[in-house]
Order: sequence, then structure tokens, then C-alpha cells
Amino acid sequence: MTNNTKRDRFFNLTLVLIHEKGFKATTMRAIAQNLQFEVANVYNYIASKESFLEESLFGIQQEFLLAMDTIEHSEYDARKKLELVIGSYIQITSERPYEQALLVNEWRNLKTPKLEEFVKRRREYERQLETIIQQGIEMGQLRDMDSELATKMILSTLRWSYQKFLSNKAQSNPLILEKQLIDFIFHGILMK
Amino acid sequence: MTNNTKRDRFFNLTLVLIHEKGFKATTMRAIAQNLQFEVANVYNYIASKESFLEESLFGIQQEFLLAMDTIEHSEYDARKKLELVIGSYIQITSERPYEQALLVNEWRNLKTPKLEEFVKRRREYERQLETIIQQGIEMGQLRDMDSELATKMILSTLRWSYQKFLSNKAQSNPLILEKQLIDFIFHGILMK
DNA sequence: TATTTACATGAACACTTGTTCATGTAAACT
DNA sequence: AGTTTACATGAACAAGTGTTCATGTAAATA
Repeated sequence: MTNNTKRDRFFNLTLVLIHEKGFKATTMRAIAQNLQFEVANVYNYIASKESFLEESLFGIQQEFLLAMDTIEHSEYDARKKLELVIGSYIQITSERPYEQALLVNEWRNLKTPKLEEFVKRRREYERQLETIIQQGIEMGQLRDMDSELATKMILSTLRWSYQKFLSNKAQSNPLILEKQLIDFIFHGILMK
Repeated sequence: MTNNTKRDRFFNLTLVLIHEKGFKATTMRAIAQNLQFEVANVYNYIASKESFLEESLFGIQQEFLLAMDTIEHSEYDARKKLELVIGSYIQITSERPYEQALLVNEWRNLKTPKLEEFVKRRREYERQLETIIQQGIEMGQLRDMDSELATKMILSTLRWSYQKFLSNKAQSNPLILEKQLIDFIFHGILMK
């Protein structure tokens, strides 16, 4: 019913195309041409250009939210939770790098009720991460710092990581990258 | 000749609008409406929508390249050079946050010869930064690590900083932010 | 065998896009 | 006083946009 080869091909190739050109710049005709058929046929796969974006975005965002919820409700300490957040982030990203690229670069193209919903959920994710960092500071595991700034810096470091898994280059090993990112975020770059 | 109030107003407000809506989503008619005049009048300020993007992008990019060149040719050690790169990055960003936002978010919209030129210059900037990091590793000032990855992580941390200077929020003090970013990049977040 | 399903086409639609052109006006220079 | 300069308008354009509709076909299912 849903697990069809042609359908998969459509979604995979379209995600790559949108990543390369940008959502707005990717026309329905370009999507069709990329798959070697006519424009009208695109509507046998998706209801609209807008709905394709919405479903891709909310689909992958949900993955991140679920991972964060699981970690938040666990019994680990803040440092371990932070490691798990980074680990889950890299794992999801390595499995679905093009959807993650969409999440990072194309969410602005959502229209008005969906856009607010998206931003609200993202803020919730950030708030959960910031809470973990605050706990780490209180417990003395993390240095005393501006927790909001730390949250933003960590996320900006993670957000970039999808580039390591795009299919046009030698792909990284997620576990190695995870270790490198934890190293950077925890210890910085300076020699001790 | 060039320092006209109305011109300044045009460029400032248009940069804000493009930052809010995105370049592709910002129509010439929206730019005109934002300034309370008619579409045709926009062409008294700029030659085309495309040229506006090009000139904004290459203008601010040049600032970064010049700062990097000065630092590269200085006699400081790698650690000090890295501090200067971060400092100049934050200073430029704090002075022109909306152009920096354009640089980060809208460079994809450049068309084919200009796009390659832009990417080439950005790569050169990244290469210069990576060289400094490599020197730091060789001199034992920085930990032994993947210098390319370190470069990307540092830049992704810096790229996000323009958000701290947008006019719709309480603006940060550039010098304080610079110190916080150097702290994060050099020492990470873990308590020693 | 009959029928549903998935995939495909081509023509047309209403609308939006960036841009141009001819023209106008008020202030600033010469 | 005459002329250049900066700023402004309204109408029109050609091209491109997402989407719809009626229709077709070959394979899977009943």
C-alpha cells in the first residue's frame, strides 16, 4: 500500500533536489523532469507542494522530539543526558540527512498556522535542552555560564552535522562524529 | 552623492524585510509596499533584485575576507590569531547583522557565475581559518584533532551569532559575546 | 473475467513574478 | 532662470508559477 518502490524513489529524489536548489526555487516542473515524467503526475504522489514540505518537516521534527522526551524522562545525570541528546541527534541526522537539511534550511517556507506550530515545537526542544544544561550547572558538572547561550551554541554546532552524511561525499561514521562533537562541546579545542 | 537619507532608509528597511521573509519570498511589490511607494520606484534605488543580493553579499563578504587577511599576515601565534578571527567576526556581525544574516541564509539564491565566485571566496576564508588551526595543533597550543571538522564547528558556532544583534530584541554587547564564544570554543562547557 | 490500483499524459487555468517605459514633480545646483 | 538630480507614478509586458481536469494504460487483485 505505502511501501512502493516508485513512491520511495519519488520522495528520495525530490528531497535531494529540494536540498540542492532550495524549496522555493524547486518548481513542480523541475521535480517532474528530475523523475522523467510530466508535471501532472507529481500530484499522484503528493497533494501539493506545500503539503510535501509540511509532512517532511513535521515528520523528522517528531523524531527529534521523541528522542528528547525519552532522554528527559530518564534517570541519568545532566552530563550523561547531554551525551545522549548529542548521540540521538547525530543518529537521526545520519539516517535522514536530507530531511534534516530541510529542517535546518527550509522551515521558513511554512505558511502561517503550520509555521507557528513548527516554531513552537522547536522552542520546546530547545527549552528541554536548556533545562538539562541548567541542571548540569547546578550540579557542578558544567561550568557556570549563560545557559541560553550555551544551548544555542551547542545546537548550532549540531545543526551543521547533516553535511557529513549527504550522499555526494564520503560519509562519516556517526559514532566517530558523535565522539568528536562531544569532545568539542565538552572540552573545546585548547590543549590542557 | 551616495550618502542620502532616503537611500539609507531603502537599504536598511529592505534588508530587514528580506531577512524576515527570505529573499525569494520577498517580492519587488512587497519591498515597495514596505516603503510606502510603488514598485517602479524600487528601480530608482537598485538595478535589479538579483543585483541587490549580489552587492549586499559580496560587500559584507569582503569585510570578512579583509579582516582574515590582516590576521593571517600578522605575527601573532595561532591561539591569538584565533581570538582575533573570532573578535573580528563578532565585530563585523554586530555592526551589520542583517547583511550577515543574508550572508548566512541567502547566498544560495545567487545565480551561476556569481554563485561559484561567492563559494570560492568563502572556501578561501575557511581554508585560512583551517591553516591557523593546523598551526595551533603543530605548535601544541590546540589539542590534536581533525582540523577540518574543528573549522566547521567553530564557523557554525560563529554563524549563528548575528541573531544576538537583530533590532527586534535586546542587543548583546559584542565584547561580552566575544568573550563567551572564545570561552566556549577554547574550553567547552564541562567543569574542570 | 471484471475491476480496482498505481502511474502516466497534455492542455488549460488563474495568478504572481521581475522588469520596462513614458511621464511627472519638487528640490538642489549652475 | 535654467537645468540637473533624486524620487515618484501607473500601465503594461512576457514568462513562470502551482494546480486541475479529463483521459489513458498496464499490472495487480477480486
